Amino acid sequence: MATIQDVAKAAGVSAMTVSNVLNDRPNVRPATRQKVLDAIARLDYRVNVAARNLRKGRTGTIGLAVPEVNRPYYGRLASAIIAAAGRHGLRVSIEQTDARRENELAALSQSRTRVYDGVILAAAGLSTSEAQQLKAEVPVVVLGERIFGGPVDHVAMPNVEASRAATRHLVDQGCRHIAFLCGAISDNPEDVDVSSLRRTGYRQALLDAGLPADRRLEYEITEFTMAAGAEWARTTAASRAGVDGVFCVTDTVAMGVLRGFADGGLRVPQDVKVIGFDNVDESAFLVPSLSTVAPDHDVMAERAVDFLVRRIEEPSGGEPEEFVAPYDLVARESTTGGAQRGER
Amino acid sequence: MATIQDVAKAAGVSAMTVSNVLNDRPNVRPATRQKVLDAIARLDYRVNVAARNLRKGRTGTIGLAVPEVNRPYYGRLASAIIAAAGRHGLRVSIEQTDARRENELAALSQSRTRVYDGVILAAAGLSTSEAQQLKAEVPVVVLGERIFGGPVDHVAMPNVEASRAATRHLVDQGCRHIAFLCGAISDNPEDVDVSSLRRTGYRQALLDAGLPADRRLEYEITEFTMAAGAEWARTTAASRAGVDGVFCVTDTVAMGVLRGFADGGLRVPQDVKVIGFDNVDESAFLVPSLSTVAPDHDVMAERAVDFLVRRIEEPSGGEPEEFVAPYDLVARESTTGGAQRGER
DNA sequence: ATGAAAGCGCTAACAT
DNA sequence: ATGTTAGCGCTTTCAT
Repeated sequence: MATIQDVAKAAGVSAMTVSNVLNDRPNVRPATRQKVLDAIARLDYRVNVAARNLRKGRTGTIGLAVPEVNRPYYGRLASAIIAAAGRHGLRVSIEQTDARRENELAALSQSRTRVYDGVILAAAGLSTSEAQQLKAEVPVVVLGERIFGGPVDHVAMPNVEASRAATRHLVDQGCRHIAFLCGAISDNPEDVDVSSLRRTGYRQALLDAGLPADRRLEYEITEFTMAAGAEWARTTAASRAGVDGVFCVTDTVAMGVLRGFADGGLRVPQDVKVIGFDNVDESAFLVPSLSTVAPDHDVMAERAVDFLVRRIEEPSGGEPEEFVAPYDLVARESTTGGAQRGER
Repeated sequence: MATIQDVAKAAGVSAMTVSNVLNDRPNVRPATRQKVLDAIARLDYRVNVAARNLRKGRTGTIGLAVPEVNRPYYGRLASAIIAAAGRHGLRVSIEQTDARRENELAALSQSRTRVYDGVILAAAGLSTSEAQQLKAEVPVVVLGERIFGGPVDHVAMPNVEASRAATRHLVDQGCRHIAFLCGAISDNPEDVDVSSLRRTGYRQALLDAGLPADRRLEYEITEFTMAAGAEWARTTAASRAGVDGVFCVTDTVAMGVLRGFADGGLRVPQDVKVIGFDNVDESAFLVPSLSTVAPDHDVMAERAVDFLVRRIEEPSGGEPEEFVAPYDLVARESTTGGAQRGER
């Protein structure tokens, strides 16, 4: 394969001039540029990215650490991030962490091998205290949870506020015994995560509505999966717990819950109403279609990449920033009943 | 950041010895190895991957070109491929092609810039003739369609056979007016793609069953999306076309169809039975749960990566190979009715 | 506007 | 078992 030297020779110029042409730098006479371009075409030359990286100390690739791409929410996010990164000429390499803290840490330290120019971490296993110690040997952006005062840029969901809105929506639809279904919550109040933040919003909404905060209505399941949601719903339906509304920590869990209630003979929304969080593509097409909180994934992805690019270009550039994404509440059949179409 | 030279100096050995330790090569005395490891730890040294790549002519990264990660089927595949590649110490960078041939070609030519050691292409837009011209400037494995006699290794689905089985299943359940719902099919018989292959299986099954092959029951929709499936189902329900079974080209389309029939007042499976293809995670949890063809994604991913790794290590190693993945037929509520649980 | 020299950090090949 | 030499292909710096 041709090198820059070969091109230089073929064009009768120096390698430097070829480099200047390749990188669109000024100070190249049009005639010279044309000679070079011809030689490049003739030899079918392509830059050797490894050599360029070595020289520049950049790799042109960012890492994206997610629990698993094969989950609607993270798939959606990954898709948006790949697109946003592409607009900056960056490739995205995905590391699956399985939501385990050691894998998340490994993904970050991968970056220290300089495989990545930066890392976007959709943290799910890291505790706040650990996250706060993220020594940025490489630029890092944390995405998805609100980690207050961390040392890195952060793109957050409006977890508390949106959860409050979701729960209030259930109240407005007439629910009085509203369950909250989430993952395991740490006893350490410092460890904020999706579950604890959304629980806070849920509790606030009950308070707002003057409903009793019955801790027995807060259920912790082990995994954020459809299977876990279905299992819970079957159990709940069987026990006739008197629940008339459920706020699920994610749409994926909510999908399982819909299935489990169907198995248990409870009708949604007539017997019990269900709302999720994420507005995954599938939600609009379920039967019944799923009401949910819709954060703006594209905006989140765009911001995360922007933050990261800025840090890559200027590693010591100012204080860590935080961006909280906007959201919509999407009311569908699972909370409103009736005949509306599944699409929003 | 420390270099290999720094480590060598600190350990009182040569850079080569450090390199030998790093790469687990033999001929290093345990005592020496320990000295080196100590120095590495002390200096917090990490290999510079760009330098190693330049030297080795490898990047340690493979490209995965998929239409979009945010589709259950491709997400599932990507997840499995990332895992399989990880076992070979390879990172995976994802290119989204949006199923357009120019983007698929671009992803392949990306590889010619030597960003990737090889590329796995989940082709959806490329025509057979184009695929056959894939000049392998870099190892390429095509995944998902049966491209006969192409110049590259190929991991295929048992499209025809599995579709035949799926359609036969509908026949066995008593369907007599079975529709086939697929994407646009080229008039060129050489352009085999998922739609045309699965249609072939569908037609064979009708033939097997002695049912008339009514071309008006073969519907082409523009996109493999839930929205397109829903749209079709609403129209069909409204027109009372007398369809009592539908074989959908993918689960995603089938999910839309379930929604559309619900909108149109048709009950599944009582009025019409529906079967899909892919066995996406969601399928088991829909209401009704979706019968489908379940190809073994993990095996497909593993094979694709194995093929690619072999080519990377031995670019001229023998004739192109083809592997056809095994599959299962998973009968759920959408074709069988009744009270079984959603999980398989 | 163009070129020459030097070196990024690593490892293959060849000593010792 | 360990060290020396050379060079992968590019770009930064400094000349011209």
